Parts: sequence; C-alpha cells; structure tokens
Amino acid sequence: MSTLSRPYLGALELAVLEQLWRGGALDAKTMHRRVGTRRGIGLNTIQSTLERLFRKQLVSREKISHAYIYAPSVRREELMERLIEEVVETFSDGSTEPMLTAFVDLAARDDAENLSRLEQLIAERRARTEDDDP
Amino acid sequence: MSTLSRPYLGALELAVLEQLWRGGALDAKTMHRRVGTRRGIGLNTIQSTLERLFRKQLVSREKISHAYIYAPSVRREELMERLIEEVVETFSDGSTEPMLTAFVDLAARDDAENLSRLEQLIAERRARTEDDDP
DNA sequence: TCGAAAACCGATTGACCGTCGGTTTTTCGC
DNA sequence: GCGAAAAACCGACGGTCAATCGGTTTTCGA
Repeated sequence: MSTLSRPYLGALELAVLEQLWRGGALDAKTMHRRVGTRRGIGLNTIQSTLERLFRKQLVSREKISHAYIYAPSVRREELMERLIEEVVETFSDGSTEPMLTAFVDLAARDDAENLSRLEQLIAERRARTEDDDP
Repeated sequence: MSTLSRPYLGALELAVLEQLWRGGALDAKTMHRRVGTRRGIGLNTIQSTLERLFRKQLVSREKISHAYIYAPSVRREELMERLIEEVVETFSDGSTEPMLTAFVDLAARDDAENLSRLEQLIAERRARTEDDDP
C-alpha cells in the first residue's frame, strides 16, 4: 500500500541538501562547519545524514584522497516536483481535475499575478512540445 | 525547522479516509467490515486509526447511542491541496517560478490535454476573482 | 611505516503507525 | 433498576525511520 511521503526527509536532511544546492560539492567536515556547529551536533551525525541521503540517491559522492566529496544528484526543483507528484499520485483517482484545481488554487493563493505567469508557462510548454513533435 | 509530511498519513489511515469519502459517515464496526476484514485486522485497530484521524482533525465524530459515527472533516481535494502546499512551502525560497513550472510539468506529464484544461481553469478563476473584487 | 583523518559499524532515543488485549463505561432490553 | 452486551478507552508492543553519537577499522600522506 503506497504510504505517503515515506521515506520522507527529516529536518537535518533537508538542511544538508539545501547546503549542497547552495554550495556545490563539499565534504562532511565542511558540511559540519556549515550546518552542524550551529546546531551543536557532532560530525558523525552529519556523516550519517549524508550517508542516508546517499542511500536515498539524493546525493552522489566521490572519494578524493581521504574523504568523500558529496554533491547533490537531484536539483531542488526536481525534488520538489517529485514530492508533489507523490502526493498527486496518492490521491489520483481517474480524474485529473482535482489536481489541476489544486494547482490553480495554490498558484493564485500567493499572488494573483501568478496566474498570468502560469498561462505564459503553459504557452511556452506547448510551443516546446510542438517543436519536438511537429 | 519545518520537516516534511510529519505526521504523515499511513496506509491504513488513507484507506479509512478513502472509505469515509466514499461512504459518508459510518461507525467503527462498519468501517471494519469495509476495510478491516479484508486485511485480517481487528476492530480495535480500526478504532485506533479513527481515533488518530480524529486527533489530526481529519475526521469529526458524533456519538449516536452506543457508537461514534465518524465523518470526514476535510474533502479529498482539500487534503491533497494541503499536502501539496506543504511540499511547496518546504521548498519555497523567494521565487514562485519553480512551483509554477512543477505544476505545468505535472499537468502535461499525464496528458497534454491537461494544459488546455488548466488554462480554462485559470480563466474561470480570474473571472471569479474579478467578480468578487470588481 | 606510522599517525591522523575519515569511513564504517552498531547502538540508542524518540516519533509515529499498525496492531491488539484487557478494562471501564455506556446503553438498551427486560 | 439491572445486568449483559457493545463500544470506548487505556496502555503496551513491534516495526520503521530520523537523529544522534561512540568506538573500531581503514586509508592516506608525511
């Protein structure tokens, strides 16, 4: 039975990922300086977290002499989209209407201007698709 | 730090909710017949699950003689939207662009026809908003 | 080669879901 | 009213997963 958002991302995992997205590739020690010290947690904790993210295939790593250098293997927007997709799939019955309505709601929620932007993106997408498949 | 989808919905919770959305209001015993027997789980399990959903304010209940009658307190589409919103908020930096792009991607993913439908919904939404606030 | 640095291993805690068994409360029929 | 049946309530336990760390082993460079 598909359960929702499991395995999900914990707060520390998210913070670590965020740092990778900002900072490119870095090793556990540097990561610890960036997100660990402030939280008063040990280097090992950061290492475990990176390891978990690696198992989840959200980061890749390469061994440079001693240490692994970790790099994100998904883009931020990509992960967001995946997670939204997971929700949508969980609730998908036959109809896509509720999904579309939710999108419009959420787009308009923040700023009505988003609706125009959304239309624009749709137009662009359509143009791109027609190019691909004339 | 906002963590993702915790507490999330378990598989049984989802099944129970689904049943409530389909069947309107019902009591634990009936629910057990509908989703419990097939899974070979006890009535108590169903009761706990309903209780947990109640604490999460996803269902309401009313005592009719012996038993509580449970009813959904969120619509299906509403819950879906909430969960999408949660993801979006988790990943929101200043820009709404990634969210909008994700929406277009996901809409088009299933069926390109959805893009037109999406445009239509945007138009409707805009009309509605202009009515409210002329 | 040897010492430090990092990976690796494993253990613990704390949520949370799923799952029950047992006890108490409530209600209805007599 | 009262006693039995039904349901709620309480608490416990196993499993999973994130967060956390201590200790051991591996590995690399001086």
